[in-house]
Amino acid sequence: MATARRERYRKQTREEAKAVALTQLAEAGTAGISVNAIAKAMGMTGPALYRYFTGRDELLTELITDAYRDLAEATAQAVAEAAPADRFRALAHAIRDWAKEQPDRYLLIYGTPVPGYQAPPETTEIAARLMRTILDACATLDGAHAEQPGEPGEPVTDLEAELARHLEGAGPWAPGPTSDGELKGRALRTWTRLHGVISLDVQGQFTGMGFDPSVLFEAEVEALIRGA
Amino acid sequence: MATARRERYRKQTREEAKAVALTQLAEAGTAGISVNAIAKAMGMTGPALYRYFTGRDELLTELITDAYRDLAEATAQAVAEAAPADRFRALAHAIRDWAKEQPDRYLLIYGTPVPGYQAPPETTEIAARLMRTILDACATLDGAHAEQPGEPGEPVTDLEAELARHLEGAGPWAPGPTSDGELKGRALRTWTRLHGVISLDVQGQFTGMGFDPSVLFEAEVEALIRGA
DNA sequence: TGTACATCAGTGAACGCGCGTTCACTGATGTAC
DNA sequence: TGTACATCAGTGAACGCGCGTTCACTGATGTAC
Repeated sequence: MATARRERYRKQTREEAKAVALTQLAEAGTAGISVNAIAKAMGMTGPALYRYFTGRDELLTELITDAYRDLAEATAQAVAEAAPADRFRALAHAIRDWAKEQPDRYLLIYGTPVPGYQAPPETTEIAARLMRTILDACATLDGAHAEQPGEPGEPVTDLEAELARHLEGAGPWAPGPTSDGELKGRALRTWTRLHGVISLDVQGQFTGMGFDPSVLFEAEVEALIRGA
Repeated sequence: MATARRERYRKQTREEAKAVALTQLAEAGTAGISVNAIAKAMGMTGPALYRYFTGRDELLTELITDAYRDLAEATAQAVAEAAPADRFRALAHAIRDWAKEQPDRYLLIYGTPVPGYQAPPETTEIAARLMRTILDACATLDGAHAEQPGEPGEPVTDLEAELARHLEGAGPWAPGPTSDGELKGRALRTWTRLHGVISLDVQGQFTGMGFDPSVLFEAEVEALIRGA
């Protein structure tokens, strides 16, 4: 079947189009991603791209799902490669490193939603993969803070306990029995805290404040570990 | 001077234009803000708006600075009205309430930056006002956690101490001598943690996860108070 | 190996659309004597 | 109070531009006998 050559070429062209789209995303944001401009950058005319994508929306969807997958895989791999005691730290740094290396892709999935664009249901599923990795990493923290008062792994604040209770049985995003509310609370806090520092950093909100965001990030990671 | 009537009418028209722009922002994002469309919605033709704004960029700038000012004022007022012991909680809830009431304005200032748009220097100055309010609120937390081990108000983690040291004398964003690195660290953590929960919430990233974001928010606020 | 046909990639013209912005102009509103 | 002039708000036509998308068409690449 010589048609395999055609297949391969198709994939290759699609990838090239997406790569060009990413540079446009970096230069002019989501609104700057233009079918015609991509085609021109690839040395073809606009309509030609309709052989590879049904339209602009499909291209956007692909960029988004790709980003989710990439981030999830990079993070999962970093965690898997780390020594058990370093898993949580590896998770945090993998997410931040990925975001700092490709800020536009991070903002594409965790930034202001594209107006009028409705994410397909598969997106949620892929997004859940990162959440599972976070949950797993949080699970490695059990009892790591024995020097702290109270039972290890137990909530310290009333409201932390309430959050844990609130999360019992919540969501399909936790693997297995999904009953451990305390673990899910830790995972959520991890997610939101890391995102807080990373997103403000990546958006340039720290510029001119005269400090190194990574120092703040490290402190937050340590606080998460301590407060586990 | 009957020209005062004209002046008043001018201000009024400007405000109306900005109000329409905000509805467009809500419906179609930053890219959806269109001079011609605003004019049409006001019952006039496009070019008429150039009597009130030099162009689209000035309108955008005005929207952004307005949002910064609004948020800063609402927050400062809420803090001022609260009993001393409730100041920090008042701060946190004021920010979140404002963001939940007008998500698009929150994302306009703390979301993905508008591509190609360069914020004027005055913006940074207005943004610093909220930071000062946060700093003040954090200062009210001193010694509030005496039941915790260690000296009150002292860093618990090595990296927290390092952050405090790193922030000594950093930035013009702290009032007065700006020497209290520990306080600045607390303020930064407050900012990033609140933003983490608020932004993901406002962007709809929690939808379908089956829990109430406000419970998570309360837990984070309490954790900040405890870890002060 | 050679021919007849089907499949696919890419072109170029055209569609309607909305954008920001300029310009010369008309009327209304204010000011000065 | 009335008239002559200046200021300002808003119109309508026009500018060039780029967008996503469709359509009929040309050539090249593959397939079947």
